[in-house]
Amino acid sequence: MTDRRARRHEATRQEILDAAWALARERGLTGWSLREVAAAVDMRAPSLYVYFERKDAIYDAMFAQGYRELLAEFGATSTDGEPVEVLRQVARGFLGFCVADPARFQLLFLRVIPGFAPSEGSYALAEDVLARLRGVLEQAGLTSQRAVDLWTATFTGLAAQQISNEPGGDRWTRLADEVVDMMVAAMSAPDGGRSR
Amino acid sequence: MTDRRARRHEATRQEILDAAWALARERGLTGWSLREVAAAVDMRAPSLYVYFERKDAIYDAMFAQGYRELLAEFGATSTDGEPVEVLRQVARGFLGFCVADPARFQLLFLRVIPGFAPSEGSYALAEDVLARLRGVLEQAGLTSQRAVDLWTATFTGLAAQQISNEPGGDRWTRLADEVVDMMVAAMSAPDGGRSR
DNA sequence: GTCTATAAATGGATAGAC
DNA sequence: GTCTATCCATTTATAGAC
Repeated sequence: MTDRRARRHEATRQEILDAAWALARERGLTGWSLREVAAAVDMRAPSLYVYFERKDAIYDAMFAQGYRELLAEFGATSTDGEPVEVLRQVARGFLGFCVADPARFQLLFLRVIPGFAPSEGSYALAEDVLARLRGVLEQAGLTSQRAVDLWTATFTGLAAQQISNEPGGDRWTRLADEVVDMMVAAMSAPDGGRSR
Repeated sequence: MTDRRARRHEATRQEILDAAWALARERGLTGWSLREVAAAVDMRAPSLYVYFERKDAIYDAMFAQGYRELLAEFGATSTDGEPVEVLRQVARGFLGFCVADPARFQLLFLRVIPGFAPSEGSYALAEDVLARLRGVLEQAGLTSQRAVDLWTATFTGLAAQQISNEPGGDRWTRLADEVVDMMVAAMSAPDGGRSR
């Protein structure tokens, strides 16, 4: 009984989140109101407070969901085969994930919402993703902190340019393989690329 | 007379812009209202409409000013000396420009304000900067479109990571020289790096 | 859990006197 | 050019009935 109710509660929560995502995709990450979300799920705004304490709590749940999706995207990528080829797969997968949903990209990787910061629990998911990335990079000999930092900067940068300047295109995302090779060549030396 | 008045008008316009910048830096690019800007210059909100037709017109003027400042930053960078050293200077200068004002960075390089797009005239300034960058890169043998695209993506990416994850630090910006060398090594071949 | 009603604040923008 | 007054819409959030 209570269990059944809890499941129903969770389902409604997810419906609300889905509606918020849809609006964020249509009008921009910050371009929607609680009234609109409520209307989209056939409710009035005050009812949302049964499921989320504040508007920021919706952003926080979206943040967490986004990183769970990214972790899933990671899981769907084969980690067998030549390490460099795995890296190429990871890079392509990541860029596809980013351009598929610009609003999600902004929420996860840019600090765009005035006053919003993810909760500790949600932020932990972001760190899980980073840990996972670190593992893959290590397999290909990219072990230094610098290599990891450069990786995240480069691929979020490619995604940002693609989204900002040519949404729907591939002028930046198609550089993925090339960039992977370049980074491996430069940073996988025994000294992590320091010698150059 | 009319000339004097026009100069005064322009000066007030700039005061308003300065106030808007200050608020954007304090509370985020979108975290301020016309009332607040007006108060900062000792006016009431309606008076602002003498100087700007809409709030978006203020954003547009800020966008244009930002790119003019970036062009000036370019001008302050020596273009003498070894081409690769020039590139390093340009890269460091660009990253310094970005992290010095995160709100400006968001306005110029990310699409963050729902509904706002720069006017034709303002956008032309952005293209001036890009043309200037293209020139510098060419001097160092980076002539392909791919090299230019990778450059912009990489350095806006480094800036974004620095600003989002470690504001005030240099964990990402200090990678500048290393990244320049890597890009030159990879993309300055006669075929623009295609051979790898 | 959902609603109506409403608080309480804030927003961009306009009218019209001075 | 600047103001007061105000419109009108919108926002997040709460109180309390059902």
